[in-house]
Amino acid sequence: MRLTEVEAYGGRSDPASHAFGRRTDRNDPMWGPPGTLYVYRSYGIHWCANIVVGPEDEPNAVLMRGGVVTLGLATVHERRGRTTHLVDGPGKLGQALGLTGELSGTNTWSGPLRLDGPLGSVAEWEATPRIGISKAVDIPWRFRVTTER
DNA sequence: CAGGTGATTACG
DNA sequence: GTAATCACCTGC
Repeated sequence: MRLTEVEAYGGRSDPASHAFGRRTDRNDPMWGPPGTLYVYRSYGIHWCANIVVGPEDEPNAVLMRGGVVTLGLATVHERRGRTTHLVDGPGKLGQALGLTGELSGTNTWSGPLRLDGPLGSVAEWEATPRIGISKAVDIPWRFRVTTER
């Protein structure tokens, strides 16, 4: 899969971040080294995944919000139980990847879920406010590729 | 467009 | 212990 939509969550100074304020059992992976996966359960049903990006011991992460499926389309169809709207939202993306809580804290270079493959360059993108949050709504830290969907 | 869903966190 | 919150999805 190629990611086309992400959101940044900037650690303790960002009121919308899960790492704002307190370090807990759930958000502990956000303090890990870059590449660490932080998986959480949203609204009791959806698995959503972040990738830690900042230096170790600083909770910065990027939420994967959307993408285009480039590999294993049949598997995604099966896991999602539909053939449309496959990965256009964090929970759907999580289901498409087969996320479980076991993956939280694993590393995306060496763990069971990997982010390898070349980093493509992006021609056109835009920054907009983040979706579905109630704090720091004015910070435009949602990044979306505008040339493909 | 509206309703459901349950883990996680805060509070007493 | 209980209650409020929540980075959402699906079917109408």
